[in-house]
Amino acid sequence: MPEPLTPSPESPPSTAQSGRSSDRCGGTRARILVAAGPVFAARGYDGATVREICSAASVNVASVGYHFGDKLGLYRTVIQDLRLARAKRFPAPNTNSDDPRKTFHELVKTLLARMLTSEDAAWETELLLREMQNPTPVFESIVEEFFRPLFEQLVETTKLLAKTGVPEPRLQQLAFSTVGQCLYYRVGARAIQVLIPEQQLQLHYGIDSLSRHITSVMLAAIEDMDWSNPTAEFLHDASHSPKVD
Amino acid sequence: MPEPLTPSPESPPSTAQSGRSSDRCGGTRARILVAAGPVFAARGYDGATVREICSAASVNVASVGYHFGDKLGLYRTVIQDLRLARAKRFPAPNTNSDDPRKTFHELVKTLLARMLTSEDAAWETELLLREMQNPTPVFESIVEEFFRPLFEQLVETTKLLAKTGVPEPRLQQLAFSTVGQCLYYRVGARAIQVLIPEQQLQLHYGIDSLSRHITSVMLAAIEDMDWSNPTAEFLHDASHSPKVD
DNA sequence: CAAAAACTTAAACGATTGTTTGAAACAGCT
DNA sequence: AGCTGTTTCAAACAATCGTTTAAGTTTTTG
Repeated sequence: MPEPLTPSPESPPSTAQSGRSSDRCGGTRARILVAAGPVFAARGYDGATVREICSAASVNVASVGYHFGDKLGLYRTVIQDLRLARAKRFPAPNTNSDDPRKTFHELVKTLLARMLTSEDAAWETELLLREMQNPTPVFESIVEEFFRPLFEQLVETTKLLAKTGVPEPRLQQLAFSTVGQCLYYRVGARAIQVLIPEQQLQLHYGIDSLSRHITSVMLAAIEDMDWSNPTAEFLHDASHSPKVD
Repeated sequence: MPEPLTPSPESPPSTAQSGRSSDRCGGTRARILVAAGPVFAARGYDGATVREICSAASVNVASVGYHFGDKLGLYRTVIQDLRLARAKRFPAPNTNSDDPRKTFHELVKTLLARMLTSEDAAWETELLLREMQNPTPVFESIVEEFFRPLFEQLVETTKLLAKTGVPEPRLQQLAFSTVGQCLYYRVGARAIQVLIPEQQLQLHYGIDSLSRHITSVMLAAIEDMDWSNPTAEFLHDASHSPKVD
C-alpha cells in the first residue's frame, strides 16, 4: 500500500551536488532540501506542510513526491544531510590535550555553541531537540552518531579529572549533569526569557559567561568531592545532620 | 470573526464539580476535561484532535464547542485545572528549615519527582515540556505561576548556602544549573535510554540516586568555590595554565 | 403540566492536509 | 526533425481538521 507508483522512492536523480545554499539556483531537488530543514525545525515533522516547504523553495508541490517519494522520505534525507554538515561545522575538540581541565572547558564550549548558536543553521539544533521529544524512526541513529561520541568524550575527560576509583555510573551521571546544564539554556530558553529581565540576559548569558560558569561548577563537583562515601555526604558537616526524609 | 455565536465562550455550565476521574460518570464537561489532558500531552496542542478527545470522553464533537467555545478554550481550561491539581500534589517544600542543605535537597527531590513521576498524571509534566518548545498563548502565565516560585526558592536557598557577597546573576545561574540537571532526565530521557543499558538504568537513575547526585554536585560547586574571582578560576592551579582559547 | 432554558446529537461546512494525475516542457540522442 | 526518457506543472484526489447548524432530548422553571 505505501509503495508509491513513482519511478522509485529514492533513486530518480542521483545528482547530489549541494553546492549553493541560495534559493533560486541549483536543481529542484537541492532547493527543496535547503528549504525543508528550517521548516521542519520550526514547525516539527507533523506541523510542517509540504506546501510551505515547496513554496519556500519556489517549487511545485508534486516535486517532493517525485524526488523523495513522500514527506517522510524528504525528512529522512534532511536528517542524513544534517549529519554530514554538522560533522564538518562542529569538529569534536581533540581530547589529546595534556590539561584535562582545558579539554573539559572546550567540550562545554562546544556543547553550548551547538545549543546557543544563532547562525543561519540554528534550525539544526531545533530539529534535534524536536527529535528528542517527538522521536521519528530516525531517532536512534541520531543518538548514536550525534550524541554518543560527545558523551563518551565527556565521560573520558571526567575520569581524568576525578580521583581514581570513581565508579563508571558516577562518571556517566557527571557527564549528564554537564550536558543537562548546557541543554537547559536552549530547552528552557523561553522560560529563562520570562524569568530574567532582558538587560541581565545580554550581560550574563552569553556562551563565554555560561561556559565558564558550567565548567567551574562541574570541576568543583568532580575534584572537591569525597567519592569514597556514596551516600549523602553533603549532610555530614552541617550544624546538625538528621535524616534526609 | 473568532467570536463564536455560542451563548458564551466560557460561562455556560459553571458546575465545576470534578469529583470522579473515570470515563463514564460525571457531566459532559467534566469528562471532556479528564480526557483532554492526556491527549494534549501525547500529541501536542496542534497534533491533538477534538475528535480524539471527544471519542476518549464518549462525547459528541460539538460538545467542546458548546462548553469551551473552541479548542483553545478547552486547552486553557485544561491548563488552569492543571495548576490547581499540581499545587496540591507537589506542595512546595517549606524553606523554613534551619538547614539550608536539607532544604536544597528537598527542592531537588521535588523537581526530580515532578520530572520522573510515572503516575497516571505524567501527562501533566509532558504538557509543560511541550509548552516550553511550542509555546501557546498561555505560556507566560505558566512560567509565572509554575516555574518562578520554585526558581526563586532555589535562588534563595542557594544564597543561604553560598558565601556572602555572591552577585545575584551568579545565584541565578546556579539555580538554572540545578533545574537544568533535573530537567535533563526528562527531556533527554529517550537519549539516555539509548546511551545507557537497561540494567544500569534501573540501578542508578531513580529519584533517590539522582537527587543525591545532583545535590552533591551543586553543594560542592556552591560551597567550595572561590567566588571572589569571577573569571576562569578553574584554570589556576593546573600544572600549567595558559589562555583558555 | 406546559413553556423555557440547557444540553446533546448527527450531519454537514469550508479549509487544509499529503498525495496523485495527466498533460506540458525540457533534455539528450540518432 | 523525430523520438525517448526525464522533469515540472496546474489541477484534482480523498482524507481529516475545527467549527457550525438545526433538529432533537433532557432538565429546569413558572
